[in-house]
Amino acid sequence: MLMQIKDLTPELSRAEQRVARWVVQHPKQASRSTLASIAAECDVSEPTVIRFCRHIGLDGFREFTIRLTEDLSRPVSNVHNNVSADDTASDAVTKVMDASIASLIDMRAIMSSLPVDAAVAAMTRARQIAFAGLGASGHVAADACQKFFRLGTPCTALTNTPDILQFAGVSEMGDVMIFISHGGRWPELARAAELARRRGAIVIALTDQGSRLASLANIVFPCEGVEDASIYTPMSSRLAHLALLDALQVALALVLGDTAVDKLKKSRQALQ
Amino acid sequence: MLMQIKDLTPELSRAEQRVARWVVQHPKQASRSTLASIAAECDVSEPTVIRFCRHIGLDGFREFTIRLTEDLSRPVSNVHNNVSADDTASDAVTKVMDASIASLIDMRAIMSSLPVDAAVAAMTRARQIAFAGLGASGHVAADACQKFFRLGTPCTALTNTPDILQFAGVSEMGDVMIFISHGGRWPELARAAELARRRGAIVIALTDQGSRLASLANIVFPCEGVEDASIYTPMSSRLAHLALLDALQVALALVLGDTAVDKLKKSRQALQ
DNA sequence: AAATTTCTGAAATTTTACTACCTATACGAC
DNA sequence: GTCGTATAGGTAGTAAAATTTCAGAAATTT
Repeated sequence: MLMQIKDLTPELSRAEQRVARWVVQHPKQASRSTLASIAAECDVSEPTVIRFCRHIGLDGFREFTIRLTEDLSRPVSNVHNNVSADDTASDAVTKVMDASIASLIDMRAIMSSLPVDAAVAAMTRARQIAFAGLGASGHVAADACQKFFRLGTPCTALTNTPDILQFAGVSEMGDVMIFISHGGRWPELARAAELARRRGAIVIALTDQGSRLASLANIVFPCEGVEDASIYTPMSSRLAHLALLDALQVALALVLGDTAVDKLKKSRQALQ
Repeated sequence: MLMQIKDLTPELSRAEQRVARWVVQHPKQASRSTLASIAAECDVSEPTVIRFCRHIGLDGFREFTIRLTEDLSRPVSNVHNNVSADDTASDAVTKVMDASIASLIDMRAIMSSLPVDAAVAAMTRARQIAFAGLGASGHVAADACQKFFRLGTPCTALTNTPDILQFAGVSEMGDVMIFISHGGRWPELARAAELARRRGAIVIALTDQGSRLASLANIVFPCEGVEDASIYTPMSSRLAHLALLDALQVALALVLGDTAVDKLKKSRQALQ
């Protein structure tokens, strides 16, 4: 961001350049100042500061503050910013990576507020665990299943509607069903979740906080889709889901103790 | 900070607890919201939100915004050792997340040196694209397949040895085979790659640089296993593979132009 | 030198954060 | 029961900050 401001400086008007230079020289102070005080520092009018914010592609001063604050507390990503942006393909590639990284960082930040312990506790006692997901989330479910069954607990992956509904219909007390769905909008999933709960199974949902599915689950891991709702979106949230499930598996392995670790070792040896 | 809020929640009054819970559940949104909108979301008055800020030891709403924004974009302590048995569950969970983030950051750093353009060029002209992977990488392959076929090029996912070998055996000039394997050690994959190349297909490999598979491929995306070959399966490298394939898909979509984007939109609409 | 565009700040407006104050409920003493 | 006290929590008002409008100044072109 600071880099970007520096690059754009020559294209700004004189007064705005003063702002740009001051910001680059006092980034920390800039991030905590008010519009008026920055204007005073740079000896320009307040509208000029706003125009500066707009010219560097932001929405207003408010967003400027937020973005600058974010940038200053993110030591890594400043480093690579000087990739020459002439090549669109590689530009896009980095953007996608950035989005993925950002979504994981977001997830990491809220990790401590997630019901990890509750989920692990439920899974520790589980008679069996089923992972349910459709489409891209189906792959996540399959992946998770393959990871978890090595801990010794019976696991299934359910990746189509009939399977999911049937499983929910015959589920019992002691079963854990984990629903994965970034939107939480498939009515079939909600129905299955309801069914499973009525039969006494524990329902865990990796989905959007406000969705119907979330409201039906015993334990919810909210995974807000990050900002851009473009055509590509499910990508980053799927990564976040995977990472979360990785984390849960490790946590579960720790709680289960030696037995589980032993089983992991055995499953590994079987491959060689 | 979120942790701190969570700890302090019981000591707050009823209305303030509502605010606390909402903030913990929507940290990102909270960091970008105005006082009024948070009050509305939590169904409390504005002063209550301010009182909440004061109670958690901050100066006012302004500082709350800054602190939260900082917290959410702090990439974390880079001291992530491997998970050890005496970790608490939540320790382990954060460590796993850190490892995942680190591996993506690593990948992003070397992104510009990767043969993205070559791979995209090959795929642009492809008659069909096959994604081959075994075990966990099989899920990556399936996921990638589902993503790429929406661009309009015929795609298959091959997730077991016989399929992979057979496909390689009948592959033709103009076909692209993408092998995904974090170790690159399966001899069958190497055999398939050799076969495919002999028949004129283009072989792309996402695998370890020094492996036999890598040496047989036309285009290699080296994904050093950052992680130790511990008992946990290559979790983060799989994430890196996925992210890389995401990036490739976006790059390909850009090169293919409007048609591809149209197709993406159509596939999206078909779901609704 | 006139005309046009492009900056820039003063002032007005809106939005946002914060304060002062008031009310309803809970709880205890009498 | 009723009265007093405490306190959570809201209403309404205020100060301050962000944003918009507009008119004059500077620069550029013609």
